[in-house]
Amino acid sequence: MTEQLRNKVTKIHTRLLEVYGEPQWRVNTEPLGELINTVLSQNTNDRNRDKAYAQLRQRFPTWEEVRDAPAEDVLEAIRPAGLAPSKGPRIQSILQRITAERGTLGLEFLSTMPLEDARKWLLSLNGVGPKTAAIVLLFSLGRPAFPVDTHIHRVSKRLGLIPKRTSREKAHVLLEELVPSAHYYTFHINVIEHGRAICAARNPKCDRCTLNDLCDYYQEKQK
DNA sequence: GCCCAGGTGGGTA
DNA sequence: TACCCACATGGG
Repeated sequence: MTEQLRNKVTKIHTRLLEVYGEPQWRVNTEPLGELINTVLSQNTNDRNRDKAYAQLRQRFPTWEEVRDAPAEDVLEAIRPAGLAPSKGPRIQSILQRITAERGTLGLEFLSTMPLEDARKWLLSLNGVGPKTAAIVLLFSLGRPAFPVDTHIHRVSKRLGLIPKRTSREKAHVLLEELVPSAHYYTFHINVIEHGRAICAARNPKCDRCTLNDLCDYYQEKQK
């Protein structure tokens, strides 16, 4: 069964590459910046996240300044991202925690830890769940973690890669076993790209979903 | 006005 | 474990 699913993943991966191509590796930042950026991105859109992150960096050029700033000032800077009253204190508490534990503000130490230890450490931070931890590990540290966001979760279920009832947390575990780690990044980016197409396809008027042979939703619609 | 966007944590059964 | 909900902003 698992072997069948792996074959299916390979087929989907290949098809996604045909349709969406090889994504460019996101130019990024040191892991701490990636972490803060990802916290800001939670349950918001890219534009609002970018605006909040830019305002935060402009107002407080160093992480030390963010850490030591009055809570209200941080909150004001990141307001465009939404959920600021939650995200502001979480960001500051993350910075304080790193300072207390490491003496210096950076996450480079995670790159030499065993993967699961690094993941556990990230998950122990308030405001960091499985998705945020995986983003930092994969995008910024180049480690084999597979981030499951709302699109990946929905599309994976729809394509039958994971059972319909699978929680997002469980989906991380299942998909990390199913997808070859060398393809994590490309698969992640392209499934999201496809997920956006499917989102649009939920609108009956939309004809942008081009993966007819892979999309259960689309197939059901054809019947 | 209404809906949604690349989640997380807390509460309940 | 598995769901449910609050949390806030900006753009279509």
